[in-house]
Amino acid sequence: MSPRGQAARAVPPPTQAPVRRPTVQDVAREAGVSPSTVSRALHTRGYASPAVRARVQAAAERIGYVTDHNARNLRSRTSTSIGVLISDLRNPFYADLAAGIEQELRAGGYQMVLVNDNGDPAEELQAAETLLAMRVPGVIVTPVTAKCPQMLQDNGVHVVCADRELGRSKSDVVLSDNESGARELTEHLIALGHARIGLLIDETKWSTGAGRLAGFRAAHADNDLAVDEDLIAYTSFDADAARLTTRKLLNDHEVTALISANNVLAQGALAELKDRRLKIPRQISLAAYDDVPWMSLVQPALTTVDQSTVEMGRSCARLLLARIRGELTPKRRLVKVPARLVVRGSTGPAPR
Amino acid sequence: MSPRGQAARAVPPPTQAPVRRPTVQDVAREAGVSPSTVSRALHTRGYASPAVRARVQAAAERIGYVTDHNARNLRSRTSTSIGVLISDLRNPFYADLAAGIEQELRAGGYQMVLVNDNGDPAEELQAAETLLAMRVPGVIVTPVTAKCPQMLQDNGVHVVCADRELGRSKSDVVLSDNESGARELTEHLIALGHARIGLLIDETKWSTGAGRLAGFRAAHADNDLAVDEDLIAYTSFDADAARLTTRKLLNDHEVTALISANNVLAQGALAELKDRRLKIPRQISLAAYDDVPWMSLVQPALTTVDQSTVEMGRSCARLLLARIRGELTPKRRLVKVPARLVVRGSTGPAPR
DNA sequence: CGGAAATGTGGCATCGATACCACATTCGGC
DNA sequence: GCCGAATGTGGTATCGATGCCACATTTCCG
Repeated sequence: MSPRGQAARAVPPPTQAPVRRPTVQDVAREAGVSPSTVSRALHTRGYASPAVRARVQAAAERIGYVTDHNARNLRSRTSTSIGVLISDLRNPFYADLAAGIEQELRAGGYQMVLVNDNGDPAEELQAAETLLAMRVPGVIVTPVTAKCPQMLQDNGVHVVCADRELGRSKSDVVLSDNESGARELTEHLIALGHARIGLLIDETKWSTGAGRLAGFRAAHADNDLAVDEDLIAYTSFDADAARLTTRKLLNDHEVTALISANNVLAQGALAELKDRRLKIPRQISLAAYDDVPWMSLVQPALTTVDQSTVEMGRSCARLLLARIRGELTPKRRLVKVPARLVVRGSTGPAPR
Repeated sequence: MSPRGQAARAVPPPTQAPVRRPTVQDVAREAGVSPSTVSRALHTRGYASPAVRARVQAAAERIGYVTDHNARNLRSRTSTSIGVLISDLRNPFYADLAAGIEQELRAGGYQMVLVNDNGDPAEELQAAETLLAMRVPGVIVTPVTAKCPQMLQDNGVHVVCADRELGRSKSDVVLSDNESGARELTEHLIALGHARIGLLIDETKWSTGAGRLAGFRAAHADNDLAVDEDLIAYTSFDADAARLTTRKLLNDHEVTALISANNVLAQGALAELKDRRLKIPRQISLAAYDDVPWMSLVQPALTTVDQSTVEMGRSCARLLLARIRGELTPKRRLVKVPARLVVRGSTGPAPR
């Protein structure tokens, strides 16, 4: 407010009034007890008589006391902030995941520090370092590199990997049941008479793509159909690329149905089919893994596998909190969230 | 759970190895200087010779030192965490907003603590209290209640309101240029010969809805068209409700075009039009404020007003950081982010 | 009814980094 | 060659809450 100190300080004046916030001391004085007692009365369970507790709480309320998390964290060497590292918040998959995580964390009294790493290993690692600096007790990450979860764990931070697994990490992990989901989806098409099914996929090194591919193969095997390897079209994680890849696939091969391995690729595939004025599902069926809202808004609505993304997020958070609270045995946990086939208008009988 | 007593600690053993992290002291020893010097060499500008600075940084690197933000924050009475309070991460509008905010914050060396308040005043207020406890220097909020920004400011926290303004708050605010955007959109329809345009809108008390409604009216006025008040259909912020409201509107009145005030309402409107098998835009034109991805995927693609949501997020963050750094005059800032009309296939000439 | 156990509260040191001041050195100018 | 300024570094107190121990008081039981 007024220039503090007697000599005119050259520092740009604080825009905001400093606002002295009440401390434990102030509450103690107000309630007529010691600071220790205040601390116990407000937070620690037990160790304070109901009378005192009530008095302290009233006093705290009265003077508007709010615990300083920084001080608390420093002293108790923990924090109630949880790091969440995802690739792209603008992708509804990640947004849903984050929403689920946040909901559960908040319910447990934790805060979510959200970082977008844009799928870039360098940004991911730097974010991890920041989280280390914040002394977060745990991190939920959709990993880009195995190095990141590794580094966090080496520093005593609990890690839950979401959606995918890189190599065999030592961290807990929550996955969609990719194999079953993809198999179910593929079988749905096979049952409709499709024998030449294209698969548009971006990666198969992570558990996610690998699982979906495995499910695709398994469905074929179960039905005594050979997989034509040429119909598995590898592309990059990008709608435009997916569109071009789809174009090439359709130019070079006959397919009666097309599966895209995720919501982004589906955009590209759909764009190409529309561009070709192909009647869906009369001339070609289209289906996608990972149900997102637009898929039920387009005409015809897309048949998809709903991987319960929000629930997946909740699972991640529940698992992490249980770990932090020490409620789990040291053994690594793997949670598979069931995937559900949602049949809509975009899939139909194979053209004769 | 178990009777807490001193005998036989019932507390589950810590799952994680404690992991002693190096402190400033350790770095000091390693580099052969004092802790004070380490602190200055690593963070404060000036006050350390290049030689020492290099030596200290090398030492820090070598032993894997990471500053403890809690300690730093406590001592320096600040924090590099910024609170972000939004209504619904699953709505692409908020997700984009958050993505823009996060990007800019991270670039400035800040972290984003994201809280979903679900549009609930109680949750919002509680979240604000948590942020107070974290001693965040600033908060970006899409306010539900004026009380929340108020309370934060009273406690010396800088606040930027995003997307809307409640009453005349004292906080900085970043808005879409709702009036211009809505006017442009409406004029586009009028130019196509539409004279009976329906407006589907959820609220007009906040600046957002009020602005869009004002733009709608202004466009009519500019073209010497009277607004038929019956064509302004008030609904609630919910796709299903919007659908029912649309149904009622179409049952009761003739309209040749329909504008929905945001992306959620657009879903309901579109669903109803499809249900009625109305040819868009031949029989009725449809347009929406707030362009989100699905709007260009549906057939026909929707004419919209793109409010540059990501950029809006970035603006919020830039404004807040400038405020925190004391670079701004005390005067309250209002930033209007331009809105851009995007004409697609869903709007066409008015039927005969 | 006495002593041991249980119970509740206060005192004090501490978490780790940094603000601030004191001081040692170097440097420049006359 | 001397003195005052400039520069860089070390020492120490401190931010605010809490863990731990000591101790006063009450309760319990033989």
